[in-house]
Amino acid sequence: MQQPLDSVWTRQPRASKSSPTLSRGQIVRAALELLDAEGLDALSMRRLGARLGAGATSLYWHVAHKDEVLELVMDEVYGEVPLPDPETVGWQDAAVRFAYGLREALFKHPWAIPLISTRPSIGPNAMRLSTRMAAVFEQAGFTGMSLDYASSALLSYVLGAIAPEIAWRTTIDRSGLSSEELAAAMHQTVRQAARDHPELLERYERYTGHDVDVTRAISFDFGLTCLLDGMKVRLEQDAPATPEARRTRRT
Amino acid sequence: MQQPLDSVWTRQPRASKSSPTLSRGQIVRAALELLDAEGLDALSMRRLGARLGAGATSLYWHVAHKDEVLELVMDEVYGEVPLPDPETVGWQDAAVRFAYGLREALFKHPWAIPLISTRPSIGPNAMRLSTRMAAVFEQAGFTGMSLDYASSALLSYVLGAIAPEIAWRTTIDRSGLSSEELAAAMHQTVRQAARDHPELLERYERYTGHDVDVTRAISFDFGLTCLLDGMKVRLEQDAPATPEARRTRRT
DNA sequence: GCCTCTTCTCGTACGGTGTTCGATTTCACT
DNA sequence: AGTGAAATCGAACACCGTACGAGAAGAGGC
Repeated sequence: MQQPLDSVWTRQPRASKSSPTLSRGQIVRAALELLDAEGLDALSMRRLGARLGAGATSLYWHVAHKDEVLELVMDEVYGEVPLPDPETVGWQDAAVRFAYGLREALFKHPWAIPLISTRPSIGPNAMRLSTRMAAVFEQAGFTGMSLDYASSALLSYVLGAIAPEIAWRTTIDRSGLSSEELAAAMHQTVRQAARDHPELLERYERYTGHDVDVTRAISFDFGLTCLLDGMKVRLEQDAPATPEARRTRRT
Repeated sequence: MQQPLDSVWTRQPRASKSSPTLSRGQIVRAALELLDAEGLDALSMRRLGARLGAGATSLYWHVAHKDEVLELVMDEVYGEVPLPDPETVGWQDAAVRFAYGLREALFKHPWAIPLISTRPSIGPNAMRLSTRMAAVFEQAGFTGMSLDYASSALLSYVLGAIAPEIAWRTTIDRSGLSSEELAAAMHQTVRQAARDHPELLERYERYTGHDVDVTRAISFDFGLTCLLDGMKVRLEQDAPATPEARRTRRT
């Protein structure tokens, strides 16, 4: 038999006889603040310790590596996503709300995106989110493996859609320019970079004048609708004959 | 007017009177090898220089920051994605091939995923890829902004779907265990982590026995089909009446 | 051949990083 | 008050990205 991998989630959070000055909760809260305020690169153990009025190495009593801090903080982000109840709003509405909720949470914590592709999300909040999504798609009429397929398809789309948005947003922040200033500067940069692709430039110019954030939201919604519509197609294919069968399949 | 942002792509690649020992091309090639062999953390300017038989700081003549190296290497990955021609295979087939091509390229270079969400992809290969995808969806019958929406929806799904796969794969590699060993170990870990979510555990157990890679591929295909089916729905909604109108719209 | 100017390489150094380890403090409980 | 565990901390190690200025290498004119 194999011993379980040790992970933040399988190990107990260090006794907590009392909470003298440090604790897991305080650490993740401080880390979250630091990350939100100054981004991923700003999070160092020394700075994190300083923010808690503690030495850098004191953290290592409560946490094994820096990675564990990140894992804990990541799960905190998942915890911020509101979980709609498919029973009351219907599965499609629930899926849409869920997608937008995740999008919003990740916008609030842009540093989280690169972390997702680095370590698997198996914290309690991620799991809660996962089971709730399965419930949504069960309500829709999916069964067996398709439950997972549908869940992860939705999750995949949302994550993938947000990644480039975050990329732009962080380069904006790093450049120190305002959104409009950068739009102007970018106009020239893209013009130059795309000199071999005139039709791409043409498409790009179509964007100018529109509010970037609005355009992105529309784009997000477009893909989301497509994905859900495709799922509906799938459901109808699998159970085309009796529409009330789907309603009673639940349980 | 705004001056263009300076970026690797707008700046010329340093004279190249002759190529004494270093050049951009050699640097990106060496970086790619290093990244593929040992991962993102292994790429340091010192090690990269050493691999080229050069000092670490010599690189800074050809490249402004480490970030530029990463940007160049990222575009190299985009360059590996085969670009299907929608004229010959049809838009759906082209989209599917494209998706699988990107998936494969990213599997070969797992370190690339976290980079995507950090810096926008505006290298020449990324642009070539982007215009080709627009062509695919133009062939499908999309017009105007929907061209971009559809393109980025597909791209988003692929990226988002791959991210968690990479996450698992890299933790497997880091752990040093084989895929089966880790499956066994993970079984226990998940069992413990999911103790509050028995139905999730039940779903997880359904996986055991199946080949993980196959399951992932099926899952990937599921979402991809849903997305494309949803796009078809969209196309039919926008031009429901005359099916030959769609065929002639192209040009 | 020699000089000069540009192109390119490199050693050194600075301030920062994650983490180890042993000494030290703090604290609850007898 | 004393003791043992829990928690904190300082110093140190190896490594990182990069600024800077000294130097090597090569081309072109004389």
